[in-house]
Amino acid sequence: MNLTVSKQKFIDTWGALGSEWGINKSVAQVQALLLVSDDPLSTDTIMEALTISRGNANMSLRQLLDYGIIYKKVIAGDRKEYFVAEKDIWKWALKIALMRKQKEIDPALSVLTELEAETKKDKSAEGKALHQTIHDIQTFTDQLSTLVERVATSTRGELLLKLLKLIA
Amino acid sequence: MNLTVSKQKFIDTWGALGSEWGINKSVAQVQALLLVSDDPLSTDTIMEALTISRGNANMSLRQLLDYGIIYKKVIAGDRKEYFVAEKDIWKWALKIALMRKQKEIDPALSVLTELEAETKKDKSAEGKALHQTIHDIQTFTDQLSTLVERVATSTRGELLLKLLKLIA
DNA sequence: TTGAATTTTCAAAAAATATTGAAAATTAAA
DNA sequence: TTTAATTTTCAATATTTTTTGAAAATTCAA
Repeated sequence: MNLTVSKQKFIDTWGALGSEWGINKSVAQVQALLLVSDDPLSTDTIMEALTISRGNANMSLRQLLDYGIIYKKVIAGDRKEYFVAEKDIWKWALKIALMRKQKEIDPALSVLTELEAETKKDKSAEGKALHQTIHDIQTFTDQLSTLVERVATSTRGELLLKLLKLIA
Repeated sequence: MNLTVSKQKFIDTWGALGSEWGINKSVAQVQALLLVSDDPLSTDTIMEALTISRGNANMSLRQLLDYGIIYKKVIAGDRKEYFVAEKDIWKWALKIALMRKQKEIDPALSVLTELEAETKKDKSAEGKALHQTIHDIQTFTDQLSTLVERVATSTRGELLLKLLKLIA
């Protein structure tokens, strides 16, 4: 299997995995393409390599820049923008985890916390049961959220390494 | 806020959170409804409570049964099927994690492992760089997969508790 | 400034995903 | 058996999400 075929297979696999976990396929594929590219790529090169439109390429790149997992690279004497991927998997995996926690988990957690408080008062059997259920889920979610936060903000997944060793 | 409103808010929050993480909204809502219901519910009750079709209710229930996070409950003298949710959050959270790992991560991991092996031979600079990138991602994914596996198959998230304490 | 190169925006189209609802299949009481 | 209740299936429909592509905006060299 040659490089081109391997790269394509990697890009496809990464795109499919992203899709299943709520990351846009194009976004995942652009990241994958940059990950397996040694040199910085321009929007045009990316469009051509993945056969996606300019709009799609642009939006995917902006999102990855937003996440902080790719960087702009200026090439002297060229007006085009070029992009490179952060190659340290720990760095970008933790950034994505933290970003999704903040954007998706935290808002849900705040509703759960609110519901936990609101259901506390009810002293009927049904009310107590509801409160218990919401309390359990709120606590669990909160613990997971804290775990992600702590791991992501510790230097270079140092904590995650400890965890993996603990488990191994 | 009364019970009905709290329950509805919980169901909506849970449905939205599920959607963002690749779990069908109806499936998440049916689980949420059963979680906040004290008594077993029939398909008809679920359809009415969530205003979803019979087909949707049926498919969502089958999927939750498949995951092993809800159970059938026979009510004496009634031909209808009734359903109750597993209320132990550790149990069902770990089951979902394990199921998604097996269905989504493991197939991707096997492609990554295959690519890792295939790119090992190439001795060009570009080939070496590609191999390194794929190697890193394969290793990382494999470790995460192992982590989920170990935690999920240990008794009642005992390991996860250790982790949380380690972090706290 | 001007204007060509480049990037961004976003309404419209396409694709993917979820939901419906009614017919078919199954179940079990009479 | 028969038949009514219940569950399952799945083609058709609706909804959501993604992608396109061309116009508008921006950038910057001349």
